[in-house]
Amino acid sequence: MAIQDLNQEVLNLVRKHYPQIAERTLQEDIAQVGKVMHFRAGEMIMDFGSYVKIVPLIIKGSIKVSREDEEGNELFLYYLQPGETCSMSFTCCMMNKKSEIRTVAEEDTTVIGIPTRYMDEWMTRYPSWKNFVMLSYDNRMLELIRTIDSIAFKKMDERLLDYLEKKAEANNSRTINATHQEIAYDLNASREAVSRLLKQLEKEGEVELGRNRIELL
Amino acid sequence: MAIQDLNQEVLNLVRKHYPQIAERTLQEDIAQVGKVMHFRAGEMIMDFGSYVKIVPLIIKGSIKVSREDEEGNELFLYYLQPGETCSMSFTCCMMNKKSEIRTVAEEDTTVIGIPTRYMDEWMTRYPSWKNFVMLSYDNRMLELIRTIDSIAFKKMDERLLDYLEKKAEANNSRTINATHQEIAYDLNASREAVSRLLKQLEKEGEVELGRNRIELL
DNA sequence: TCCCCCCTGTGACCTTCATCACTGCCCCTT
DNA sequence: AAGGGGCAGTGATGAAGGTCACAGGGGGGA
Repeated sequence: MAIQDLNQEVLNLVRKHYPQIAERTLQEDIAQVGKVMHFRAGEMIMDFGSYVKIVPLIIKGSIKVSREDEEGNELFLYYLQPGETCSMSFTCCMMNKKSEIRTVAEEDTTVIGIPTRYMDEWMTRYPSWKNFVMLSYDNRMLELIRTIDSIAFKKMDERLLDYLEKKAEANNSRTINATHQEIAYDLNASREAVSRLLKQLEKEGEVELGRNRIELL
Repeated sequence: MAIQDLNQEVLNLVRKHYPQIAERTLQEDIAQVGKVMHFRAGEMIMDFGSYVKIVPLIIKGSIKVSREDEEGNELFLYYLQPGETCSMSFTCCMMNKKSEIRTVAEEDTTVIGIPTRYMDEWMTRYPSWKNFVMLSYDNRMLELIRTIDSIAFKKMDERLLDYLEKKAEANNSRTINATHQEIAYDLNASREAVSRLLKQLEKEGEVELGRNRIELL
C-alpha cells in the first residue's frame, strides 16, 4: 500500500470517527503522522510500568483499562470505545513517565497511533485538538469517580451487574464470554463469591449461565 | 485598597507560589482579572451539584475535596494544597457542567479566583498555562487512582493511618482536631470501627488520643 | 454549681465476603 | 474409550466491619 493511500485511509477514519476534530489542516496533520494499528482481542497494548510513546485514537473495537497494585491485585477501571482516547497517555508521554495502568484489547481493535511529540504543538495550534484533549481528561476523571463510587458505596452484587453491563456494551453483545475467575480478577473479588452471586442473579432471572458464557437478559 | 495595590498583591502571590507560570504577560493577565478570596476553616467553597464560575489558584491553607452519593454516603478524595488548582473546575467551567464534588476549606485558606472565560484563551496563548493545566489534570488523575488503590486494596486500619497522615500534612500539624464521627464520614466507615481502630493504633504507640484530638507520633 | 449534650469506649450480634476443601462435569487429548 | 485439566457449584469456617445498645466522662451553658 502506497504512502498516499495510507494517508487517505487515516484521513477518512479521522473524519468518520472524530467529527469534533474539525480543522482540515489538523486532519491532514494526523493523516501525515498517524499510523493505523491493529490489536487482536486479548492482546496487551501497554503494561503497567511501561513507557508510552503514542497516543491512540480508537477507531474500532474497545480497550480495557485496569489497575494493579504491588501484590498483583487487579482492578478493572473502564473501557475505551471508538471516538475516545487514552488521556493517561498525554502527560505520560509529555513527562516521559511510566504508565500507571494496563491496557488490553477487549475485542479486535483498530487505533490510529499518534507519536507523542505532536501532542503539544497541536494543543496551541488547533483549538479543536485542545478541546478534544481537555474533554478526554474530563471524561476519564468522571469515569474514575464513577469507579470510586462503585467500589466505595456498592456491594458486590451490584458491582457485578454493573460490570456485566459495561462488558456487554464494550463487546456489542448480550452474551459475555468469560470465566468466573476472570470476572473475579477484574472486580478484585474471589472466584467463589462471583460464582455464588451469578447463581443468585440466574435465580432472579437476570442472567443465564453456561460454561465460559453469561447471557444477559 | 486601590485597584493598583490589589493587582500588585496578586502579581506577587502568583510569582511566589506559581513559579512555573513563567510568562510575564500571563502573570500580569492573572493580576488583571484574578481576585484574592478568603475562606474560613470549615467553610464550604463549592457543593456537589453547583455550577462553577471560577478556577482557584491556591495560595495558602488547604482544601478538602470529597464525593457524595445519592444516599448521602460521603468519601474523602484528596486535599488541594498551595501551588495546586482544582482541575475538576476546568471543564466544569468550560462545559458549564454541574460539579461532581464538594470542596471545603480545611484550614483558613486564600486563593486567587480566575473567572472561567480566560481559561481557554490562555491555553492557546501561554505555553506555561497550558502545561500547568495539563499537569494539574494528570496529578488529579493520579490522586484518584491512589484513592482507588486505597479503597480497593487496603483494609480500614491502613486507610485510617493514611488518612491521618494526609490530614496532618494538610494542616501542617501532627495534632489533628476531629471527632471519630467526622473521620468515619470521610472514610465512609462506622464511628465504632474508627474508635476501635484508633484505640488499636494507640496501643501500638502510633497515636495518642484525646477528646476531639489525635496526636500522631 | 449542676445538668445535659456530645464524644468516646465497649460488648453482642449480623452480614458480607475471603479462604479452604472437595465434588462433579465438560471437553479435549491421546 | 479413558484420563485429565480447567471450570463451576457448594459447604464450612473465619475475619472485617456494620449495626444496635448502652455506659461513662468532660466541658460548656443556664
